[in-house]
Amino acid sequence: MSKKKQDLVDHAESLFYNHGIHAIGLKRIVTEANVALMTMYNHFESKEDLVLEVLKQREDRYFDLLRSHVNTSDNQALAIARAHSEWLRSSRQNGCMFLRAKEEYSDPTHPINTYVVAHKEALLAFVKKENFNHEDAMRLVLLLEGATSLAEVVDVDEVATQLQSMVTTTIGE
Amino acid sequence: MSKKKQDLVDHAESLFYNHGIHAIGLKRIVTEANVALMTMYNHFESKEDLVLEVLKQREDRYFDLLRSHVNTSDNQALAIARAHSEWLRSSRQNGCMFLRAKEEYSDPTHPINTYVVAHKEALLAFVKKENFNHEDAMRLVLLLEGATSLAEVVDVDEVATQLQSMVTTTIGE
DNA sequence: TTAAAAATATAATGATCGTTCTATTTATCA
DNA sequence: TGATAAATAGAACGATCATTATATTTTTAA
Repeated sequence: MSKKKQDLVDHAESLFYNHGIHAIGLKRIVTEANVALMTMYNHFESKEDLVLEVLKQREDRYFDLLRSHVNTSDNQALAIARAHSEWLRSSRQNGCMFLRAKEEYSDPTHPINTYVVAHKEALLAFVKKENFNHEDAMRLVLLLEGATSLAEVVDVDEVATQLQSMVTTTIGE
Repeated sequence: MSKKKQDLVDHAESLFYNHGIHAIGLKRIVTEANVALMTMYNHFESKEDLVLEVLKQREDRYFDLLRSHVNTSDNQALAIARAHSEWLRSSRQNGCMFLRAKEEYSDPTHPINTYVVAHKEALLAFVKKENFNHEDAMRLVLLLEGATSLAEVVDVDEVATQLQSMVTTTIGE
């Protein structure tokens, strides 16, 4: 991935996350990324294509973070809760970018929509892989999503504390 | 509220919820509501003003639903969970419209942003009023928000079942 | 029936949208 | 150095955006 292309993805992710996809024009992205508009169309077929690349890179970063915590802990539920807390703390509190992308492209046949659904199914599969049954996996993800939302209106550290506490008492080890 | 004005609010709410605020133009709203564009500007100062009215009416409906359940139950936590489940089941699964509006207008000084923050604070206050301490109120709202998000990718009935189960075991009676 | 109010159709504003085209410049590397 | 590739600036496309102006019609009530 060339430096210019990566600059585009990084600035697009930040702007999309802070303001939404429809709210941000390509001109704003290329300007802040110090890239020509034609360079963007040289690297991506369309705005939708850029959105998908943003989601793909964000997904990779999220699962890498989960894996790094799970691999160095013997309490997998708590490890996931701690990783998610770290994820929340590391960015502005503006909700889950994947769900927000899905909400903006609510047509279930749209590539962005199907990508997000697959991402959340991958998250459930990730949890199940750590020896949680279907019900516990659902409950754990519900707690993660709840923390993401609540952190939009309540101090993220307080939310993280409650999340880890609830995960410990709710999810069977 | 005149019939035309109410038609505008109803169609705006549906379109905003399904596609997002920035994604929907006023022309689309007035066309589907069978109202002239100038009639919309006769009733509302701007698109932002229309959005605020949509949120206000939606908030009234939500709290009315919560109250009706709480007033006819002696288990207030479960009553709130059941009311929220009914709320989720009664519409498309596209997340929390309040948080989504806040995410689209992420400037903390924007009227839409401050309205949503006040709404979530009102929700926390509503829960506390039912004899829950600060910590339990936060936990209950975290579960509600988690259910709203999870229902976007998992069958809403299954989510509602887990929500009520988790509330029962998590929130002190 | 008549006066006031509400709603209408249409067009224009200036701005921005995603996308495409052309032509020129810069960077890479043999 | 010279050839190839990457990035650039700038304009144009048709479309849509929120908003305002004008003028006409419809509805409501006295």
